[in-house]
Amino acid sequence: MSDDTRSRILAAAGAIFADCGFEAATVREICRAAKANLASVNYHFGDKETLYLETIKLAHTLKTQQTPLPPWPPNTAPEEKLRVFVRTMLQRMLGQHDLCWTSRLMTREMLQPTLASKPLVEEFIRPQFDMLLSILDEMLPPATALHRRQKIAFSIIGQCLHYRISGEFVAILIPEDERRAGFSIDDLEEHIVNFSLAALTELARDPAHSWKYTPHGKA
Amino acid sequence: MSDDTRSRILAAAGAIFADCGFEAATVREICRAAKANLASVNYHFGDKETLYLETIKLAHTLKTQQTPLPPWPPNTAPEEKLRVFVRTMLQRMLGQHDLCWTSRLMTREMLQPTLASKPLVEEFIRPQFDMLLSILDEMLPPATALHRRQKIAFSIIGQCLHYRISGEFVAILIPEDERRAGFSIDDLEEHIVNFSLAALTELARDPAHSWKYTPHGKA
DNA sequence: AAGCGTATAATACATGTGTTTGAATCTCTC
DNA sequence: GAGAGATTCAAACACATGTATTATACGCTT
Repeated sequence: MSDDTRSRILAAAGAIFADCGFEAATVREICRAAKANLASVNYHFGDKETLYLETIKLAHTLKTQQTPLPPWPPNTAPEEKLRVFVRTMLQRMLGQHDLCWTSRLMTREMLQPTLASKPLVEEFIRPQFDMLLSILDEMLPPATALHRRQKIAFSIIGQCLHYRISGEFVAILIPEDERRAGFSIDDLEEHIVNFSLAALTELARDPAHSWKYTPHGKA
Repeated sequence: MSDDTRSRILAAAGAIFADCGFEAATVREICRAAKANLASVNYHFGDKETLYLETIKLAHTLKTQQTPLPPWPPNTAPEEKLRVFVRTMLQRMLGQHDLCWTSRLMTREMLQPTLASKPLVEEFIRPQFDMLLSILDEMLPPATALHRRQKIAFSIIGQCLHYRISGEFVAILIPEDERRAGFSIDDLEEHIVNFSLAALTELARDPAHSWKYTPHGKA
């Protein structure tokens, strides 16, 4: 039963921290939501801050075990891998409403990094990022500079992330009926993969960029 | 001089609200930063919340007048318009360190919408969004469905926004020397425009998508 | 059944918060 | 220059929060 209230507190804290942020969330609210006594957070975790860190660790764990890096069959086409990657990312961020506090929590960490950010990136984000890079490797000319591959990776990640971060703004910009019609997770997956593969195809076809783009309007 | 402290408070509040969020920011800290008395916030604004709303309005105003929708010469190529659009967006979000609290504030509103979000979107975001849509209109097959154009617009916006939102994570992922070498605003502008134009070119060249992508892995 | 360690509960305390107050100071008009 | 209104200031208030303390109930060994 000790473990019971402990994990109840963790779950409640996850959702509330994700909603309100560390400072705005109150121990009292968390305990009320967890149906636990006010003192239990102090008993089980010492103080509010280590409860927060513990919550982030949990988000970590849940995320990785809930959607592990999928092991592809040996000869999977990189296009297919990219599709699965995008799908997984969107699913993690927009699907699973009961567990989506994990991504909201990570989003908060992005915006306002705490001490937990660095290990979070190293243990959870970087493997994903490297995997995306390796997928791109298979589709790009072998001599493509590292920083180019990184920026392409960020372009793909940014497209996915946008619907988590700016979801509320999207909801205001696009009327609901239209949103239901063309902005389901499947729709977004199709679009992002289409868009990104189109870009990669064209970049591979014409690495010199026929429209001769140059930075400062002197084109 | 009344107006002086009033605007000093507004400026300080903007930066601090952007850094800490509404709840975590304290009136005392704001007044200390503004070199104003603690009571002045209440005298000039009534309470903390209307100070916050006033701050958002100011962010609004500053942003629109600082980088107004640029009026293109009549026959500007859409590619060039897109370039300027992306550049403006990046510049607003990453450049101008003294005024970048405005975009951080808006980012916060995205993540945790308040009552101010809706007017913010309608008055400030939607015009930009519509302008981007009209630029895309010039480059896409005329029959392109609205929701496709919207998603393409979000793909471009998402790429730009990513460096504001996840900037800290990018900073951890990419070692500093590499970051300096390939992730300046100019570099990002070039990449995002390249990537997006490549996608648009390929989508226009082959609207049926030669790699025959279909959503559920049955390709 | 007694005693012990553990988990929970209710309460108390110190601190920091937004807000208010009333006097002091400044600014401008007459 | 005097007075009235506007503005600033230091201090205080009421309240909510994180944390600590104490007491009680439970499960387990002996």
